[in-house]
Amino acid sequence: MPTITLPNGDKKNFEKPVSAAELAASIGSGLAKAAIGAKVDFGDGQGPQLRDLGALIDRDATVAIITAPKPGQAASADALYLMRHSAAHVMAEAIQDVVGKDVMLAYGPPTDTGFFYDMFVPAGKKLSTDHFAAIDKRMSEIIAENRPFVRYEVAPGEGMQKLKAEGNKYKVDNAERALGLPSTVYHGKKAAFAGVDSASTGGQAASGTGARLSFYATGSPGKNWEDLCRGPHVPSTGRIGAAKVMSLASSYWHGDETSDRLIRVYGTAFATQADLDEFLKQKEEAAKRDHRVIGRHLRLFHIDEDVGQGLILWTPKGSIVRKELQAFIAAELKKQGYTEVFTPHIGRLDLYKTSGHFPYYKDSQFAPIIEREALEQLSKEGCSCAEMMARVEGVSQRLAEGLNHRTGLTVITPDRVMADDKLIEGFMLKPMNCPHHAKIFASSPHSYRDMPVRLAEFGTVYRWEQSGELNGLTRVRGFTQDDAHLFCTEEQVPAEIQGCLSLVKTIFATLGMKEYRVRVGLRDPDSAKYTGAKEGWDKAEAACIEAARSLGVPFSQEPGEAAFYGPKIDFVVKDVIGREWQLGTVQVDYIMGNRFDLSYTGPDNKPHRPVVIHRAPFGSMERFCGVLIEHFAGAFPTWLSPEQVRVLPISDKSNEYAEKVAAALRAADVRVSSDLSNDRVQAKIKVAADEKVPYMAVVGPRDAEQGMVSVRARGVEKDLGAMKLEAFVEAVKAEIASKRAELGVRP
RNA sequence: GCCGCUGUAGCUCAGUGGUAGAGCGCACCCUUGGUAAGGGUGAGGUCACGGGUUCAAAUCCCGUCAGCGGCUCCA
Repeated sequence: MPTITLPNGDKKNFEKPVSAAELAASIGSGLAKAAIGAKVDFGDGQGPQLRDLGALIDRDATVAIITAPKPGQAASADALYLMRHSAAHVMAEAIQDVVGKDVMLAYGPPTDTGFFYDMFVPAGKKLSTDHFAAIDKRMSEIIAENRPFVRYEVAPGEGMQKLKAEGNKYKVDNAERALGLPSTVYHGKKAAFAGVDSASTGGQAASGTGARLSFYATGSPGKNWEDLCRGPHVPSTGRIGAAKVMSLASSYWHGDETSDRLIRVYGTAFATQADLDEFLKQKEEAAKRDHRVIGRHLRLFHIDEDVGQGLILWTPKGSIVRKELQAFIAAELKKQGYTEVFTPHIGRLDLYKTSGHFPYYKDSQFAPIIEREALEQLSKEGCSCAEMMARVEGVSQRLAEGLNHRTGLTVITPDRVMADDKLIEGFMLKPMNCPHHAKIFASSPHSYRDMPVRLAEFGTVYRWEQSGELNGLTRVRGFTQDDAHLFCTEEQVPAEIQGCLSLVKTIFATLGMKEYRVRVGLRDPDSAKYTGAKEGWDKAEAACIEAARSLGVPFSQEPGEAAFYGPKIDFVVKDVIGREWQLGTVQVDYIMGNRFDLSYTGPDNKPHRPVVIHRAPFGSMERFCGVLIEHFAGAFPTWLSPEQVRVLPISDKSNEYAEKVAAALRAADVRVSSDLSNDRVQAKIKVAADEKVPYMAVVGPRDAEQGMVSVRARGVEKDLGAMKLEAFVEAVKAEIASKRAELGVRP
C-alpha cells in the first residue's frame, strides 16, 4: 500500500492506490481546488514525472502537487507546461472547427514561451492569419465550456486500427514510434524528432512503460474532440488561464526537408489574462529593441542588396560603436600578453586543404576563386564541371602524404590525390583565421620559454550562410571575429582557458551584461569521432569545467557537444529583456598542431606539438554589436555613443557660444555636435532625445554670460541645472574614461 | 536552401484596373523662441526588377531579386 512522501518531507500512508487529486484533497481543500497536476517520482530512476491529477499512485512515491498560481504569484514552469500542453489541444480543436475537420494534426508540444501544433492542411483548404480571430474566439468558448480532459487507454492493436481508420498518417506514425515499432508511413532520413521534448502531444503516445496507447478527449470520449496523446493535461479546459494563437510558420514532418511540409501554428497560454497581456507587451518591447529597426533609425549600419545579402556596411555612427568596442577589447588583450597580427582576407586553397576546411566545409564557404588563366585553359580543354570540381578539390601527393603522416590518420583519401599538373590552383575567402595564424606561428622558431604565443586579430571571415538564415547583424556572410589563437604547452592549457574567461567577465561587467551562462561542450563517451589522445582530452575537459566553475555563473556540461578536435566553452548572454544570445566560444584544439606541423623546442631540446586554443569570446563584432544595440535599445553608455554631447543654442543669438562650447568639448576628445537649426529649443531636445544622445548642453545668453551650460541627461525629462563649462567638460571626460554604464554627469 | 507573407518618397505607411498620396525627415522663407515637435512654401517616386494579360497595370498572372516569420543548417 503506497506511502507517499510530500515535498516538505511529510509521509502519508494509504490503504489503496490513490489518485493525485485524492492525495491533494487529503492534504487540504485549498490545495485540492488549486491542483492541476502532479509530479510523481516512483524512485525507479526515471526521476519526477508530470502526471494528470487523475493519475493513480499505486506504490511508494514522492509526489508534488502542481497548482495554478495564487493571484499575484508567478506560475510554476510545470503549471505552465500543463496549461500549454492542454491549450495545444484546445487550439487544434478550434482550428478543426474553423478550418475543417480534414486538417490533419501531426505534432504539438509545449515550448519555452507557449506551444505549437504542426498540421497538414489539405489542398484547397487554407489556414491563414485571417482565421486567427475566429480561432481565438473558438478557443475562448472551449475554455469557457470547461470540458474535462479525459484520458483513456486502449490496447495497441485497437488503437492502431482506430488511428488508421481516421486516415491520419502522422498520428499513425506517432503511435508506431511510441510503441517502438518500425514506421510504416514515414521513410525519411530521421528516425525521431530530434531535440524536442519527449512528453509532447503525440510525440510519445505510450503511457508509461505499459505498451498501451493513450488518448485524451476534451469532454466525453466518442462524443467530443480527442487526440492521441501521452499527456499530461490540466483537469479541464477551464483551468487554462488564457490562451492565444500567435503566428504561422512552416515546418517539415520530422524536421526532414525531404518530407511533407506542414503548417506550424504557434500559440501561447498563461495562468491569467494579465500574464498573457504582460507577455504580449514584452514581445512588443522586444520588437522595439530590434537592432535592425534601431540600426536604421540611428543610422548605425546599412545592408544594401546591390552589395549583397548578409554583408554589413558600417556607417560612420555604427563604426564608432564598433571601433570603441574593439579598442576596449584590444586594450584588455594587451594587458593579458596578447600580440596583435594582421592577415589577408584570402588564402591559397592548399592552406585550407591543410587545415581541413576545404572541401570538408565547402557548403558553408564562398566558392573558390580560380585564377583566370586556369579557367580559360580548362574551358578550352572542354573540362566538365564535375571534373573541374574534382581537380579543385584534389590534393598533391606530397601534401597528402605529409598530412596523413602528421595526423596519423587518413585525412586525405587516395581518391583525392592527384598529379600536380591536374590540380587547379585557387584561392579562398577565409572562413576562419586559424590557418593564417598557424602560419605566423610556424614562421619563427619557438622555445618552451616563449610559450604561450598569443596571436590576436580582429579577423574578417566569410561564410556562405543559407539565405533564409541571414538576419540583420546577428547572422551574416562576412564578419569580423575578435579572434585569437593561443599556442601553448599542454600544461598551460588550464591557465590560458582561465585567462579567456576572465576577459569575458571584465567585458560583460563593463557593459552591464550581468546575466550570462556558459556551456561546456564535452565529448560523447560513446562516440569514436573525436581525435587526439584520451589523456589530453580528460585534462582539457577538466580544465574547461574548472574554468567555467570559477566564473561564478551558471554553467552546464553538455556531452557530445565538443568539436571533434577538442572540448569547448560557449558563452550565452541574457539581454535586459531576458532573451538569450549565443556569442563566442573558447575551443581547445589538439589537431591543428599536427596538420600544420607546428612545434616548439622543449626543455629536452626536442620538438613538441603545441596545443592550440581558439577563442573568439564575443563571436563576431557584427553579432556582438547587434546584441548590444538591443541590450541598450540604442541608448549606449557615453563611452560607446556615436555622439556624446549635443549643444543646443536656444536661438541663433547663442550660436557663437554654442560653437565655443562644442570646440571645448571636441578639444577634450568628446564626440560633440551643435544643433544650429532655427527650431525652438523644445524641438531640438525632442530630436536629440530621439537620437539617444547621452547629454544635451542647452545654452542661451544667460549661460554665455557666465560661461555655463544647462545640462540635460538622456532619460531624465527635465533641466538638471547649469554648471561651468570647464566642469562639464571634465565630468564628461571622466565618465568616458571610466566606461561607466550609467549617465552620471550632474551639475 | 525550403514554406508562407511582404516590397509604393530618406523613414513609417495609405492607395484592388482609369492622371501617384499622407505624416515625419530634407531645402528655403517667416519666427529669435529657456527645456520633449512654432508657422509657411517647396523639392523628392521607372510604385524592387524583368516578362505577360488588357484599350489601360502600383493594382491581375509568371519569373527574378531582396526583406520578414518559421523550418533546416551553423567549423
